[in-house]
Amino acid sequence: MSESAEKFSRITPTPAYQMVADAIEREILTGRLRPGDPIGTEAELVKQFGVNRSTVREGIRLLEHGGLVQRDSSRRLSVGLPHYNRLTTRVTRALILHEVTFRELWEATMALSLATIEFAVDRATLDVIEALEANIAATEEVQEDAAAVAELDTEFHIILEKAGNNRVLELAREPSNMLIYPTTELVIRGVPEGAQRLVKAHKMLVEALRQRDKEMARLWTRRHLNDWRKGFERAGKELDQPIDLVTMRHAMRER
Amino acid sequence: MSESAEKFSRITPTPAYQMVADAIEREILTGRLRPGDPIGTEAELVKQFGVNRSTVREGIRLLEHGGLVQRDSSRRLSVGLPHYNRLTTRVTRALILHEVTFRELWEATMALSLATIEFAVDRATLDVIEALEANIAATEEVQEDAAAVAELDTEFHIILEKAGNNRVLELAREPSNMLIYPTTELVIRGVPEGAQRLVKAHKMLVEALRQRDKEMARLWTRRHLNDWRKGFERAGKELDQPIDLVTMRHAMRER
DNA sequence: ATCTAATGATTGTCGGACAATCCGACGCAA
DNA sequence: TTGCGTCGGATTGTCCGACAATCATTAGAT
Repeated sequence: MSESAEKFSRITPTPAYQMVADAIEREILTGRLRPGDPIGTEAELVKQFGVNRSTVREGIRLLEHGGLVQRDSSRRLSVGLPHYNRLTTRVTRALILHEVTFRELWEATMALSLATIEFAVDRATLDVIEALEANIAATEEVQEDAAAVAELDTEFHIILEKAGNNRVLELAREPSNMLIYPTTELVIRGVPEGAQRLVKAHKMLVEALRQRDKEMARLWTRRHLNDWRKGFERAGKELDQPIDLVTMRHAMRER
Repeated sequence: MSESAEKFSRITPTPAYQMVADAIEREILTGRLRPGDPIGTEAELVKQFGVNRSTVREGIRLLEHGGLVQRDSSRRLSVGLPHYNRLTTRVTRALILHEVTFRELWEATMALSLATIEFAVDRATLDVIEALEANIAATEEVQEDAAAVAELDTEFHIILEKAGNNRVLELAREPSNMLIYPTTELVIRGVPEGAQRLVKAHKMLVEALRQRDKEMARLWTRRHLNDWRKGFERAGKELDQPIDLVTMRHAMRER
């Protein structure tokens, strides 16, 4: 790496398909093209850019993959608003490929959940609290069905996040959510009274929201997640093992 | 949404290029293909999948865009380990397109930084502390140069994150980092003694790490970020305005 | 053994082609 | 008038074949 006095900047030949993608992307990011706006047909783009259709197509695929452009019913192109799931899925995959451990996941989830619950305590409206209570009621009715409970648990926490009213935090959490929630079912099964403890924790969290009691909220968040951890270990899994695709299979479906 | 008794599952014709991408992706995610492994040449894939090269290429572009496959020096294909930056960039873009406000960004950064610093207090080794001190020394030397200070500030916080030793949290933070750090320069300029306050905060944070004093660490993290906020407002920006590309221009370069 | 030049393989791009599908207009029947 | 089937044009998904530029590799020169 001897980079002392460089006269010329590195030359990086950019393939045409990349330039096509970049050009369209720039229009979108600068706001000259807004979500919903139609992009031309392939033929039009061919004319505008002066490249072959194959090239245009390769370029478009990139943006399409990123969700920056969509194809509506008739496969015509329009600017899209990339929604989180799409991105999150990929981040989640990256975590798996990097062989992140369950311990890291658990720790991070703990930290992020605590942050979330504080926002929620500050901002939860009555609507939110009612939604949460409805969720709890539903959970109680299906207590025997671990899968159903797990699903409702996910919903509970999603509502909580939305209550916090901070999309940056929400997005930051999503990858870890995608990894931890799918294991909930496994964890509930691991502990006999798992579902009950979960419902109890949810109830106490809602109570904390009502009273706007941060300490209480933090306490029960911790307990709730400690339960997860205990269940996880009791299910015979090792906390320091990398998150594996076998456990996560269902989390990986895009769309 | 009347989805009561549906007899037929939705039909979704999957284009060939998509299937190509999916097939390769599956091999990677299940671990049958590991990072670094070569994928065949385009010609080989054409033979294996029995589709045209154009189709193969469109499929490959998708994976390439996601970082799941790379092209090395000679543009030959191999399995890649998607690194965060790539993904982060896209998440960051999504936040901008969703018109997230600086307030949300600031709040989330506060929460995430507090989480980070707690991990760091628990786990910072001497190496880390020395690296941080070196960084501070360097910062002091360039105090006049706001841009240089901003860059070193970013580095400081990255070291801090790594010290926490939790990649999930690290990844969770990255999008907000990409948005907030580029504004640091602007913020430093906004306050006359901005650089000094920044250095002071960094010093106190390191001191807190040495003493493994969480409260102190949290306190100075809060101060540090409150400074950011003050500077931001003093620079004449509105906290409730959406994060815009003009302010963020430099943050958006991929690679 | 090391460097150089020729050879072959591979990618990026191009042009053209065709079937399947979608959209819209048209005409016909109720 | 309203609803329905049909037709033509437009557009996409896929295929074929081709060629220049570039990289890898091998053979040849020093």
